Amino acid sequence: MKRSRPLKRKTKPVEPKRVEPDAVDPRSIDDDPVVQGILTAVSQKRLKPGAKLGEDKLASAFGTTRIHIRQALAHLASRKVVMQIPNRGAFVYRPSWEEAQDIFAARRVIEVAAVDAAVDRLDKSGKAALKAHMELEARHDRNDRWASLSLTAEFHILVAKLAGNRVLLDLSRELMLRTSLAIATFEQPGEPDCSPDAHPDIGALILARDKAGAIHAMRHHIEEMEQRIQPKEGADEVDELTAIFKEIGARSRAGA
Amino acid sequence: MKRSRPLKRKTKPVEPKRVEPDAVDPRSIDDDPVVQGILTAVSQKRLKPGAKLGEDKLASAFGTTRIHIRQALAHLASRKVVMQIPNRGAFVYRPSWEEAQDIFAARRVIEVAAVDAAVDRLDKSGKAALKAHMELEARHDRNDRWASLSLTAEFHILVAKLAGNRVLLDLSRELMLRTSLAIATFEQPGEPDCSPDAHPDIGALILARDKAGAIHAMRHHIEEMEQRIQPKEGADEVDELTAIFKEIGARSRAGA
DNA sequence: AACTGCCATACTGTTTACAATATATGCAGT
DNA sequence: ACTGCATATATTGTAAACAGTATGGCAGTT
Repeated sequence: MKRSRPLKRKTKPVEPKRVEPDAVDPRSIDDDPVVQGILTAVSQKRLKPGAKLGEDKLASAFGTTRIHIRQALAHLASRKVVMQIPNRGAFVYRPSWEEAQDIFAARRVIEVAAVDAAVDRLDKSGKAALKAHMELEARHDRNDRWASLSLTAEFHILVAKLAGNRVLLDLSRELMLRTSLAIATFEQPGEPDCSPDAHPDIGALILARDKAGAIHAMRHHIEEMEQRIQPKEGADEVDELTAIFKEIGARSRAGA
Repeated sequence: MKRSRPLKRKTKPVEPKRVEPDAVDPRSIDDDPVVQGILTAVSQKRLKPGAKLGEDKLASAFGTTRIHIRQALAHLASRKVVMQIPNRGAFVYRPSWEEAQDIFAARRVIEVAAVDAAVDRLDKSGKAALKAHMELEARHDRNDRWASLSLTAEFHILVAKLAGNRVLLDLSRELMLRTSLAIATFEQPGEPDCSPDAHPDIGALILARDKAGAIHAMRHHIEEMEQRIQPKEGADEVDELTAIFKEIGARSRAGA
């Protein structure tokens, strides 16, 4: 319903001001120390799903302002790493069981594609990097649980890097984080995210450029992770309650 | 800093407050009208890459406050739909040529997986929805360019929905947006995002549960989009300048 | 006439204070 | 002793004012 505008008013696509937004240091909020801190804390399971992230606490912990914290939390909420509830605050995201399964399925898709591309693009430096990492993982101190978690995560990151696609890499990172949250929510306590034996096999298959084998191994690896989690009925007590109430058919506002 | 409370000694909460963040209306910022408005404006190419998104302008346009606008822009920046440059403001994201290719590759991966799952999960209601949409697309008014863009986008969304994976659906949405930006940045002017003839074929193959054929058709469809864009040398003039300066090795802060 | 440097303006980013909401505590009542 | 209500506290959300930075125009100079 555009009104008649006989003048030369431009009601067509916006191109007022040919600005030049490029060539300026586009330092993203991803590099923010608060964001990175929370991200690594989550991936290392120092922060568990459902944990409250109070603004004042974080501000004093990081020695910064509340606004800064709010920006960081908003960013993490956009990435579904934290959940923001109006007037309640921010909490570490706790995926539902269905979402957890969807996350695993999506990660399978992404990482299989990453292996596919990685095998195709594998070159000298890629092989070197992969070998170096496998060496690290073989020698690492298994008692340092947090370093272990970082290392095993790094393997998947490295594979995504070898795929040579920055967008795919970012998606991998995102889904790994959310996978970590899914596992933390539904795991049997204490187990690592990755079964420790799978990475050498996958790495070897990639190095041998056995694409079908590497893809199969990666898919199996992720499926194995997925099978290690269970619905955990008591996880979200409140959801259970609402489920019960739904069964009964009771509503708080009876008149509505 | 808790004051001395010598009364009850339940001041030993090693577990930092077992809060219950669930069961509260988690209305995301995705539903925000500002976010949705900018999103649809971008997907319909009313907003072109590089367009400035001034905070005051948007605030008065949407009849809201600057704070609200800032939150929306921050969210869109997290999703790489807008680019925020310090002290300069927010602009519609303009991907580089390399990033555009990566986006297409990632979208291929996601949408092929969506087709795969959609064929597996196809049921009565899915078939009905697909047929209904194909009917719509067949009858739609090709003169209404904006409606056309929305409809063709809706086809891909529908396929992702049929896959039955919410995470995959969100990724599809995100990559479609960014694909739209990539096309808008590097297109020959005036062409639609999707070649109009491909959707009926893909839809028919899905309805026939011809998985291999549907996957092939979808992959081909996206590759065809990809081939329609070109590097556009003069796109980022400023980057060329910085490249020159990098060659020379000059830095603005010589003393540093 | 073109270029450089300066100044006015507009916009973004940050700080501050305040208001609204949820949570926790204490008290009264049954 | 437990339940329900009222108050108090803590935390989040919002508004307005302020400061810092980039942009555009103007004058002065070569």
